[in-house]
Amino acid sequence: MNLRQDIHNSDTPVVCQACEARHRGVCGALEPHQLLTLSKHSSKLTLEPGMELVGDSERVDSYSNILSGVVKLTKMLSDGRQQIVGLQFAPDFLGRPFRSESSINAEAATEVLTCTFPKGVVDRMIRESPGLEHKLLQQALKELDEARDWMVTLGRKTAAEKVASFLLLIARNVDPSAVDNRPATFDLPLTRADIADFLGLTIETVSRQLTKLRIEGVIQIENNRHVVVKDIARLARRSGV
Amino acid sequence: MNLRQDIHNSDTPVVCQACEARHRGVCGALEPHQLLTLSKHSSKLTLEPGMELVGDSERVDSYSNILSGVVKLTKMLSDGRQQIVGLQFAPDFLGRPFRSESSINAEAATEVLTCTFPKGVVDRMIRESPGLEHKLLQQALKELDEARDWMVTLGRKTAAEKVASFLLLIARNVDPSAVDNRPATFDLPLTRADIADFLGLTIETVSRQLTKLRIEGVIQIENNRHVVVKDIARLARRSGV
DNA sequence: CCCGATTCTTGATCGAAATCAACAAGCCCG
DNA sequence: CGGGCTTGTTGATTTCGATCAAGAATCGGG
Repeated sequence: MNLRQDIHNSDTPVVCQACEARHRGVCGALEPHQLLTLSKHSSKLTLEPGMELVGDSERVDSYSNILSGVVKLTKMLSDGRQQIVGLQFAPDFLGRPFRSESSINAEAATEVLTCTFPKGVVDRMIRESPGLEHKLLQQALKELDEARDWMVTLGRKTAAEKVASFLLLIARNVDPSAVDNRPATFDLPLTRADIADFLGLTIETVSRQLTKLRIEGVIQIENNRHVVVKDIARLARRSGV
Repeated sequence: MNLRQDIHNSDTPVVCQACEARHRGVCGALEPHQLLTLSKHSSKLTLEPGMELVGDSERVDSYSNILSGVVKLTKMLSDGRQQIVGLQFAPDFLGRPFRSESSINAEAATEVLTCTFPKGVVDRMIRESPGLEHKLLQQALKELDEARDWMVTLGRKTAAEKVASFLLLIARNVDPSAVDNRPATFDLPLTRADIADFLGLTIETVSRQLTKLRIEGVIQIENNRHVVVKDIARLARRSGV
C-alpha cells in the first residue's frame, strides 16, 4: 500500500517528513493539513528506562507514537505479582481510545523517544477522519493477535520454549534480518526481571535457560544484554512453534 | 448510549427487531436500510457443540454475530498442545476484519445460534459506514482488554486462583446477578478439558481445584456442569484479584 | 432400561520450576 | 579507581502441578 505519493512531501510538516509513524504508523492516515494541526500540539519526549508513560488507573490524557525504544505494558495483582502483557516498538501507537482510564501501566523499558499528543485533539480527529480510525483498528487487531499468540506461550510452553520464544520476538522486532532467518544481533531491551514478568517465570529460571542456550551454542551473550543468534531457525525450533 | 430512538422500529427488518446484536452489538451502528441489505444476505445458523465456525488458517469468508451460546477461540502448537485464547458470548461479533486468513480456530463450546453474513457484504458496509468500523474497534479493544487480563491469570496465578477466576468469568457473563455480587447460578459452558485448555492446566488439576472449592463450600456443583455460587465476593477473593 | 463410551474424580508418584541462599559481575558515583 | 549497589548467575531444596493409573459418574443410543 503506497500512501499519498500524489501529495508533495513539502506539504507535510517538517517534523513529520522523515517520521516512521507517518510511513508505517497511524499518521499515514492523515492529510497534510491534519498533520499540521497535530504537529502544532505534539511534542517529542525522551524517556529514560523505568519512566511511566501511562500510570495504572490514572487519567490518560495523551496519546503517543513510539519513535524509538521499547515500551512495556504491565498489569499487577494486588499482592505485587506482575505480568507484562505487551511490548511496543516503533512506530506503534500507544494509548487507549474512547476511555479516559486505563487498567494498564506503560513504562519505558529502554530509552524511549515518543511523539505525544493531547487526547482531545486526536479524539476530535478520529471523529473527522475515518482513515485514522481504520488505522487504530488495525493497530488494535495487531495487538490482539500478538496478545493471543503470547497466551499460548504463557499457558502451554515450557520455560525453555518461553525463553526461546522471547528471544525470537525481540530479534524479529529489533533486527530485520531475523525475519528472514538470517543471523541476528541485538541488545535485550529488558532486564532479567522484566523477561521473567513477560514469560510468567522467575529471574532464576530465565537466567538458567539463557545459560543453557548459550552453552549449547544456540546464542552468544556479551555483557548480559548483547545477544548474537547465528542460526535463527535453530532458535525457532526451540520455541515450540 | 441510546441508539436511534428517533427511527421507528417498524423501519428495521423483522429479523433484527428483537435482536441483541442490534441493541448491544455491532448492528446498532447500522441504519435501517443497511440492516435491510444485510438481513437479505444473512442466515441464522444453529451449531452443535464442537462444530467449527472458523477453521485454523482456512479462508474466512463470513462474519457472525453470536446470538446465544458460547464460542471458544483456540490456538494449537504443532505437537497438539492447545490453548483457548478467548471466549465469546452473545452479542459478540466474530470474525477477523481485513484479513482473509485466520490463525485461530473458532468452535462452538455449547449449542450456538449465530447470525452469519458473507464477508464481502460486511466489508463493503464497513467502508461506507464509519459507525460500523467504530463498533468493530470497540469490539477489538474489548477483546484486547480481556486477552490482557487473561495473560495475568495465565502467567501469574496459581491453579486455585485460575479456577476461581474462570468460574467468576463465566458467572459474570452468564448470570447478570453475579455482576453485582448477588448469588449466581449457571451451567458451565465448557468441559473440564476445555477449562484446562483455557487455564493452561491439566483436567486433573481443574477437577481437584473444583472439588476443593466444593468441599470448602464456596461453590455447589450438580451433574458436573451446574454451578451455584452463593457468595460471589468470596469466590472473587480466591481469584487473586 | 441397560450397556458402552465418554467425562470426571481421586490417588500415587514424578519432575519442572519456584524458592531459598550465596556469590559474581557490572556499573554508577564520589 | 575503589566501594557499594544493582543485576545476574549458580547451587541446593522444596513445592505445585503434571503425569500415570484406576475407578466412578454421567450420558447417549439401541
